[in-house]
Amino acid sequence: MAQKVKLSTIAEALGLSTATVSLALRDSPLVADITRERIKEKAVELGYIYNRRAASLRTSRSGIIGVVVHDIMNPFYAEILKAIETELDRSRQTFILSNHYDSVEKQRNFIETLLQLGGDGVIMSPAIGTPASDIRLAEDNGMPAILIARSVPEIDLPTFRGDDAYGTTLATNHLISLGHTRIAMIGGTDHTSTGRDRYAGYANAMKAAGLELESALRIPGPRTKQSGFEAAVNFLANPLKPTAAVCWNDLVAIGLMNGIARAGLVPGRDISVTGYDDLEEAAIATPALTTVWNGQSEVGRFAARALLDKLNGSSEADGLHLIKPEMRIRQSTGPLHPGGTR
Amino acid sequence: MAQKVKLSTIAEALGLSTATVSLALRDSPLVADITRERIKEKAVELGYIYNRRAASLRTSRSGIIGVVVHDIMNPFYAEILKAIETELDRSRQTFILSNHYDSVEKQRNFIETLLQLGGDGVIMSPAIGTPASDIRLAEDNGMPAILIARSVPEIDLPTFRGDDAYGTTLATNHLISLGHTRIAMIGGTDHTSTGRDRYAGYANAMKAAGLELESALRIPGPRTKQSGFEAAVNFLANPLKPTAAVCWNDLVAIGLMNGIARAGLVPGRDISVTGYDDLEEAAIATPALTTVWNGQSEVGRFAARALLDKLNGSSEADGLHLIKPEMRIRQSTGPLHPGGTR
DNA sequence: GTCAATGATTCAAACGTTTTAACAAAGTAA
DNA sequence: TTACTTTGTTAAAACGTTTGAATCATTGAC
Repeated sequence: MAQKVKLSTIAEALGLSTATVSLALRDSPLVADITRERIKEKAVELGYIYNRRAASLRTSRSGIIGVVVHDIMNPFYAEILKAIETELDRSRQTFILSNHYDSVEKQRNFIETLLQLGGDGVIMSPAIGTPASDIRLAEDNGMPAILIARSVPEIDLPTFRGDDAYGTTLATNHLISLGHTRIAMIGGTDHTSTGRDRYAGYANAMKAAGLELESALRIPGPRTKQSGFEAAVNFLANPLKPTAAVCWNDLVAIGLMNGIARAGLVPGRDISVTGYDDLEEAAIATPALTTVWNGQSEVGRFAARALLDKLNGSSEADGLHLIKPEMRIRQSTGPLHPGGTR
Repeated sequence: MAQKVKLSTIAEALGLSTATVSLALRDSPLVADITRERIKEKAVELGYIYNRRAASLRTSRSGIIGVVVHDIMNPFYAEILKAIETELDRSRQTFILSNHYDSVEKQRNFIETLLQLGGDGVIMSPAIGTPASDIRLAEDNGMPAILIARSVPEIDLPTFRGDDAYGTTLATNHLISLGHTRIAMIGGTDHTSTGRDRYAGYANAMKAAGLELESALRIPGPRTKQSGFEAAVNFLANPLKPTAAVCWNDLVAIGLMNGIARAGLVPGRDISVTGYDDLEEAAIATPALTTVWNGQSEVGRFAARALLDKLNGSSEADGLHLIKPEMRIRQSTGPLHPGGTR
């Protein structure tokens, strides 16, 4: 490797001071146009590489933003992350991604690393059980945080997520409007705020329509295809003979449809199924899945903007911001057959 | 935010010099045990945060490693990235992930950013059309690079990937052994070395079995579910009436199976389909997908180790390292029906 | 012909670490 | 006692940038 090229290398080559070179490269109006030109040419010629660590040491802005979620490979986060990436790219910030796999410890490690690197801010989907102190660690050290997907008790920072209760209400109402009355809810847990909200949305819609809320129709479970697939047995053997299912997410729904098909029934005709998230996969499933678009891209976009705003000292948007979900009606739901298979 | 705590804050609080504090925190044997204890306690008490930028300015080791692939959300990279994460975590390196979406420009931007941040090294799955100069940019500035998944012409760096030609040969031979003769190859492109290798493996197996190599049976395309789904039309309408398909990867295969199912045929009985990669999803697809395990976890692990070795100045492992793939036989392939649906 | 204003450039002090060489104090050997 | 080690600590210079204040020419106004 050749000798490192730095500001002073350029300065010496041109008989100028590093101050001038520094200003010129950042297009300061303080330096004469002709000088700026010469400097920029020289910089390219010598293959100068800006040293951000040195700069940030002086300016205390690193241009680094951290993003930590449960699992970046999880398709649920795909759109959120993509939206964040687009927003941050636009303002030339580098972003560092990390998984916490719902380990509070791994999450704290990440926050500490980010602080060490002088991160300007952090966007996080907090791990289950995140203590308020971990968030304050970031804030107290001058690294503002934005929350997505989940809230943290005692923390009142800008928080963005889909309106889960409203979303499952949409799905349930859709099924009710098709004539279904015995509607199950499949997958998910009551241990997260998301879980409780989604169930509440379903329950409210049922009650509003004057339908019975049967606890046997609630089949909780992991949020995976596998789990949906396995739930099919339970669902089909249910003595209440449900004709429709509101699923926790698209993965569960697709798994359930596979299970139903395996049993010789046709999803969308014999049994109506709704998903949640509107993953890319939903549209190409067989049958194409009726689902609820969760507003992930909006969540990502808003979260990134809120952070950038905060960094620029402008408006605060503390508190919860709910994105309104929308129905995506496809072929996995259909009218109740009066004298149908079941 | 309280006043920033730095080495000198601790030093003053204890009537010591920053030198001693610095050494103590890094467990140098130069400082007395009792002093070290006092220093460490004070550091915790004051909430000291190590400033890596300042340190790296002095040491020129940042502890940052860059990883850039086509699309980190693509499940193909999931296992590779997980393996890299595990390896790098172990040696306390922070890693910065980025997508290049096969844009050479975006990739170069990332390399430049990484250089600016003082990255210690980079692991990359190079974008299609990556010029050798972009790789040299990294190397020439003291940032060693390791390649995964793809090679770059004229570049002889440690490169890790699956043996693609061998893998598609395995898949093709499997179909041939089931009696199929009209076997299509679906998805992918000839613009990458991977693409050419996979096709070569298929072509060689066909020729070795004395089968005709029809160009109409090559249906290239993007490497997504969507693309596989769309290819089904083309595949089913093909005048050569192929009975089996070697797909570029699992995503294409699953998309194709969905498309085949949509047309009323049964994948695994009417049409045999093989995937490639053995994603988690392959095992729970309907029908379960016969595929080729690509050795991704090995690729990630070896690549990370090779980089760490290089950073520690130890052995060089320049050149290509091929991981041997293995067949995973499931239900999406079956014997040719002599008087089958087609 | 002095003074002030303007424009371009530079000085020098930071930013928070690490590290080499030097130093002081105390112990050891003669 | 002196000379030499050993042990623990520190002074000070570096790393490469930014920035407020200072400098130095020019030019214009009176």
